[in-house]
Amino acid sequence: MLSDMIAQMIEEMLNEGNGTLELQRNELAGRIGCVPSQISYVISSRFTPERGYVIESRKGGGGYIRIVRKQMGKSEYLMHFFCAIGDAIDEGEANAYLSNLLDMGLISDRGYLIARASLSNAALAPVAPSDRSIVRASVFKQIILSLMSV
Amino acid sequence: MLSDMIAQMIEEMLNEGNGTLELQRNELAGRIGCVPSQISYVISSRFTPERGYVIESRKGGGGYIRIVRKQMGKSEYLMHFFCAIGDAIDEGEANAYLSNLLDMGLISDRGYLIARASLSNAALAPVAPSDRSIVRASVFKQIILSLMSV
DNA sequence: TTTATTTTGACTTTGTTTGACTTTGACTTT
DNA sequence: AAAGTCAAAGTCAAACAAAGTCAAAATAAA
Repeated sequence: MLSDMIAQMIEEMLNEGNGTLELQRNELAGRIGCVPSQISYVISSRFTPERGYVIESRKGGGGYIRIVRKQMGKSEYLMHFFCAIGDAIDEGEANAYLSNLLDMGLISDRGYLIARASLSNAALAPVAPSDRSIVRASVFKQIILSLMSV
Repeated sequence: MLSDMIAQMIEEMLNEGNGTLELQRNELAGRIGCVPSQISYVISSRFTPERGYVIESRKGGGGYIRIVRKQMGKSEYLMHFFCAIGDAIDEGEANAYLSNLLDMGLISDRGYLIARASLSNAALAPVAPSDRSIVRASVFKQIILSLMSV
């Protein structure tokens, strides 16, 4: 469905922009190939304040629509972890980081277990031991990114 | 009897979809050659929560009816997935499995995102492409095991 | 024959798409 | 500065597209 695709597009752009996005209604509509008011519809039906979005806009020449996903503060922490991981990390250190994430409530109990399983030596058994830390870091970073978009 | 045939049809479609199914009422009615409300009747008389089905729907353009069967015990189901994974699985198939897990409530929204991130090609970028499916299968199995202990 | 289940279709409600028309703001001209 | 121009975004209602409801009629079961 058109609306859902547009919503997904916006969501992706939001992710790229770390939770903020400034778009031009007509321009986006043109790219998608729909009428401009369709964009308005999607925003008003899905990116509502109740769902944690703030929208702000301006008419006239050079106008825009800005969408901001609220619920932040967390992302700073996550960014910190993301950087701290570096490009290699062993299982013990990864578990320590995960405990921190759990303590801070940035990940649920179940999420913790899933992540821990994903990062375990057991999960990465098919990878040559010398490469595991590198793969683990990559997986971990991807997990952190996934936590940001919730 | 019509209702029974429709029910059987739905059952088969459910099997094909690993216990989940999304259908369009009018479309299915058209294929069968009955009035749309017949579909509603079958669903409400046979695919009830008491019998272990969860239904969810949406009206309007692009509407749908989703039916999820959740009879098998969780661990049974998880075991099924565990076996289905085999020793190699590509990203697309893994995502399909994850969607099923999500639909069946065996994994939370957040857990889904974490798992999806862990299994992505992006996460496994450091692994040689030819080995990724193997590593992915290993990670995925570990995740499933982690789901059992909750 | 009574009672329960199934079948049908008219009508309702919800969600989406489109387009005409309105409002606003930046920039240009007088 | 005031007025005019033009490029946005906003609004709103009509046309569509699905699914939901409900009760009457038909059929099956007891």
